Amino acid sequence: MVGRECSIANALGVIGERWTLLSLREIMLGVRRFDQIAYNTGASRDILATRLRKLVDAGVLEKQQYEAHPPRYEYVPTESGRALVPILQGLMEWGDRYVTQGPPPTVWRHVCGAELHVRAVCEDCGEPIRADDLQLARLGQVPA
Amino acid sequence: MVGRECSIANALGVIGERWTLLSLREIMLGVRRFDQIAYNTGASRDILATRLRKLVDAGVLEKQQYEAHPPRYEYVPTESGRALVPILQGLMEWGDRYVTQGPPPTVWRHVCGAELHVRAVCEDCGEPIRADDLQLARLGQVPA
DNA sequence: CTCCTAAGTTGGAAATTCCTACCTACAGTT
DNA sequence: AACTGTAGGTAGGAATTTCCAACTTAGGAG
Repeated sequence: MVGRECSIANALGVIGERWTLLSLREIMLGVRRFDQIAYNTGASRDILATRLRKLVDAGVLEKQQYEAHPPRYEYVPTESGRALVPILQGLMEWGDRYVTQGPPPTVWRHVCGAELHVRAVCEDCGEPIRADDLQLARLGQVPA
Repeated sequence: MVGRECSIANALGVIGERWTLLSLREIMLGVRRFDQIAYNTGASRDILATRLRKLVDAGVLEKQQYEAHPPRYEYVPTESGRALVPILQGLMEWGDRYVTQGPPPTVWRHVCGAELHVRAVCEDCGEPIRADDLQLARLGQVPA
């Protein structure tokens, strides 16, 4: 029930529930209001409210008032939320390649002008990261 | 209930359920047998069996016999499974930075010798990908 | 006054997950 | 032959989560 001490598990504790990443996708697309996020993801409203509250509590999103009368709020990403963009992009490209039938439904362009494809590289040497090029330096433990 | 046509949603349809990414983490760590994956993740055995079967059906894992009498199997990643490594690494580093209290529980080393930190760059220009440097070229539609 | 919008909340039904125990097949030991 | 142990599950019922539709709140528009 506890499992290995691990930052993947900790990350999924914040963003690993159903609808959470899809809601973040909408927010990254610029859709920042409750009703539209609910409609575009397909999440039911009660679950969406719970997820958004959790993301705000975890510091991934901020609730900003965009209208005073009546009070209305929108959800904007914090630094930690923006740091998820490459992960979402990676998931999207993995889905494009291995799951989605037909052409990619969504395509981004980078400021450099090219159609965006993300590549994960080692921060030090700049070489692409491949499964075989890694070795463990320290491993989180599994509680007894 | 349907939501936007989107490869993130499609990807999460395969790897988005609880325990799936943690099981893949164990497999990437080299833990490839049922009992150990169950123990190290904390997943219950029936759910784990369901998840592993789904990953095999989706072509993310392969079941390989490693012993004939009695028949015993282990789960090994396919190409599509290995392609998830940078995503897992990205999730781990996001967790290290924004969620985990204290030092990173797990640390990897790259073949170049450095402690591994992943950086997402544009495949064309090589520049890091930041949330502000993207623009939409095409957007998946939400069914009416 | 009535209707409309945005952002939720509520309550009960439906689906999923969790937990424990059990099963199968075989090996090794006594 | 009878026990004991191991790997990889399956079965059944309880506990938890999710889903859905309707309701609420707070104001604006006609």
